[in-house]
Formats: sequence, C-alpha cells, structure tokens
Amino acid sequence: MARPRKFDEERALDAAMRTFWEKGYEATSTQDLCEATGLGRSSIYNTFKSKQDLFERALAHYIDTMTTAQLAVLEDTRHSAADRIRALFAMVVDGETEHRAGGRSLGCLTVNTTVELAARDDSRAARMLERDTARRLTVLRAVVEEGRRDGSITSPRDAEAVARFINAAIGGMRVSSQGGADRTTLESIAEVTLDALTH
Amino acid sequence: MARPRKFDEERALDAAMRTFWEKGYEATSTQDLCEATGLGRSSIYNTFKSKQDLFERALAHYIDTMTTAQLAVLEDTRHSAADRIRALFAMVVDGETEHRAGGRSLGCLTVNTTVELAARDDSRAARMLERDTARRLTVLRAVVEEGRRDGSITSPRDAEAVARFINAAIGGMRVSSQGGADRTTLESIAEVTLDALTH
DNA sequence: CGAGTTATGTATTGTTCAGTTCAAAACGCG
DNA sequence: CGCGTTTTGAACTGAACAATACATAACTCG
Repeated sequence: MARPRKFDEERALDAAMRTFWEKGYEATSTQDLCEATGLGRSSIYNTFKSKQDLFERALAHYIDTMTTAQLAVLEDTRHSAADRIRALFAMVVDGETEHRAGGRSLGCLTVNTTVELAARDDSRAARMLERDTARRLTVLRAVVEEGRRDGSITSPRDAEAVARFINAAIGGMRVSSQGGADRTTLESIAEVTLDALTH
Repeated sequence: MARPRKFDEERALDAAMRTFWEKGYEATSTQDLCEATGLGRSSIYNTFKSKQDLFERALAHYIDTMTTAQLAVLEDTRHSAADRIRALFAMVVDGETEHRAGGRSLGCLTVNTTVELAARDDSRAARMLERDTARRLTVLRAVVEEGRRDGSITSPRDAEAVARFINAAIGGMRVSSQGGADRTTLESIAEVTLDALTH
C-alpha cells in the first residue's frame, strides 16, 4: 500500500533510551536523538509525536526491561530470600559497573528521572515511576516475608519498612556510583546493607 | 568612587541556589535567575561571569551551609556516636519534609547535581562534590570508630565501609523522598538503616 | 558641584531549540 | 506500469536561549 519504514522502531527506541539515560531529558536535544537513532527529524516526529512522548516511551521501555529482570531474580525460589536480595544487589553493582560513559556511571534511568522530575512536571512519567516503585515494593515485601519464614531474614522490622529500606539502598548505591564509587565500594555498601536484614 | 550595588550578593546567591535546587541546572534559564534574584541581566553578568559560574558558586554556598551543619551534628560529643548518626538522619528527614515545591520534595542539591552531572561535564562542580563527599566520609569514619569505642556501634565491618553505607543511605532517602515517600516512611528507612550499625 | 567610576535597564546579539512544511522518493497493489 | 499512500530528507519557523553592548543613572571623592 505504501512506502515501508526502513528502520526498526524498537531499535530506535532503545537508542533514544540510551541517550536520555546518558544525558538526561533536558540536556538531550532532538538533534542528539536524530544522531543516536540514525533517523531524520521527520521520521522521529512521524513515529513519536513529541520529544516528551519519545521520552515517556523510552522510560517505559527501560522500566520494562530493568524491573522485569530484577523481579525475576527476586522471584527465583531456588534460593533463600536473603540470597535473592544479595543477587539483586549484585545485579545493581554489575549494571553500574557496566553502563558507563566518559568514565562515569550512568546510574539508573528511573532514579535519574525521579531526581530530574522534581523540576519538570510530566505527570505521565511520574505515574510510571510511582507504579514501578509500587511494583518493586510489593515484590520486595513478599520476599522479606518469605525470608522471615525461611529464616534468612531475622530483622524484627515490619516487611514494608524493610522493603522501603532495600529500595532506598539501591537508589543510594546508584547515586554513590555516579559520584565515583568503584565496584569494590559498591560491593561493601551492599554487604553492610544486608546486615540490617539479619537482626 | 563609584555607584554602589543596591543588592546583597549573598542574598542573590541564595535565591539562585534555591532556583537551581528546585529546577536543576539545565532547566533553569537566565530569565529564571533574574526573576528569582530580582536582578537585571546586566547585574548578574557583571557579578557572576556566566550561568555556569553562578551555578558553581551557588553549589559552593549550598555545600558550605548544609555540610557544615551536618558535620556539626556529627561532631557533637555530648551524644554517643549512634545518636549522632540518628540525629543526622533526623536532620535529613526534616530537610526533605521542609523543602518542597509543587507538592514534591526538592531533594538535595548535591545529590541532584551528582545525578545531573553525569550528563554535563563541569569538572569544577565535580571536584567540589568529590571534595564534599571525601569530607563527609572522613567525619563519618571517625564517628563510626568512636561508636565502636563507646559501644553504640557494634558492626564488625570496617569503618570505611560503614561510612560509605551511611552516606549512600542518605542519598537513598533523598531519592525516595523525591519519589514521593512521606515523613513516616523516611523515618522508618532511617531506623532500619541504623540496624545495620548495631551488629 | 563636577570628574571619574561603577551599576543598572533596555535593546539586541547570534545560536540553538522543538517542531513543521513540503516536495520528492519508495514502496504495495491493482 | 502507475495510482495511492507513506516515509524521508532538507529547508524552514518562531520562540527561547545565554550572553553582550551601550547609554544612562547613581554614587564617591576631590
């Protein structure tokens, strides 16, 4: 019927995501997005209705990829609850070590967006982040409760508080990483964090 | 000799700091800075040589204010080491609860800048943040060692790791706050964090 | 009061921004 | 092949950006 696209929308979205991740929303220009995706401006505006729309879809793509992978680790019942949280931390450390640009860690797009969002107001992105946090907290709570049953978590704190703590700890590790902390340092932070769970 | 300024440089710097804190570096326009400070463009460019320079001085002002106040709490030898860390957390929680705009916590300018900095490259700001982190870690390490002596901190981890952990925890609390966590939630995160120190 | 100096307001600079326009190119289908 | 539809590239739009130029205002000191 008509001229077909000569690019893969998913690939373009992934490239855009990487750019936003690296530079942040405000600092990313539409020109940057053209270069990163290899698309012309027309193709971008034909496919995504605005920079903001593209950002929101990139963020959704990121959340989908990352959180799904992390939750899979948390739900792997072959290991104890504490070991699953340990594995989650290891995953975070690996991610921070791996994703770097200009010698600096890129951190995490959800954390970066949470921080940058206080400035902008993109209620759609805010809603996505809230839903993601809620999803993560739900699973973390369940893991903590399971850990109490299997004996790997002995903290007397209620599961909600512990889940919040674990989630905050991940954010703290990501910020520390962006602040220059190396792998060894992140690993030691993770270890001390786990101490709080075995009380 | 000449016409005197009719504004207070310190006040202007403070207003600029607040704006950068609220909106971030990229999202703050020179127009925003004029309105926030009440100065004309000429006065701003006459006093500070560029937006970046103004930002760096605002950041220095923030670090000077905040870190100094926090370190004062940490060095108050009237209380045990653990209590001082508790007081530090309370201070962070108060700050997050207090500084809000548009219903959202502003977080912390150093954390916000650390995150946004991965994008830009302002080596001067980066150096300031590194020095600040180093300063905080030094004091935290000393407090942890003191806590081991006075018995209020029983964690067997080495002081450096514990200090890193505490610093990361603060970052995590600030991100959580920007993500919508309320005072009660932040307080519970702080409590669980302290559990890691009393092992 | 007037010469010298600095601060300030207004107008303007050139650049970059997100987004649009439009004609030409590239396909599917009859 | 050629019509209808969509994609694509290049040129362009007006607005916002950081920063400057310059004339005038405001002050100190002689």
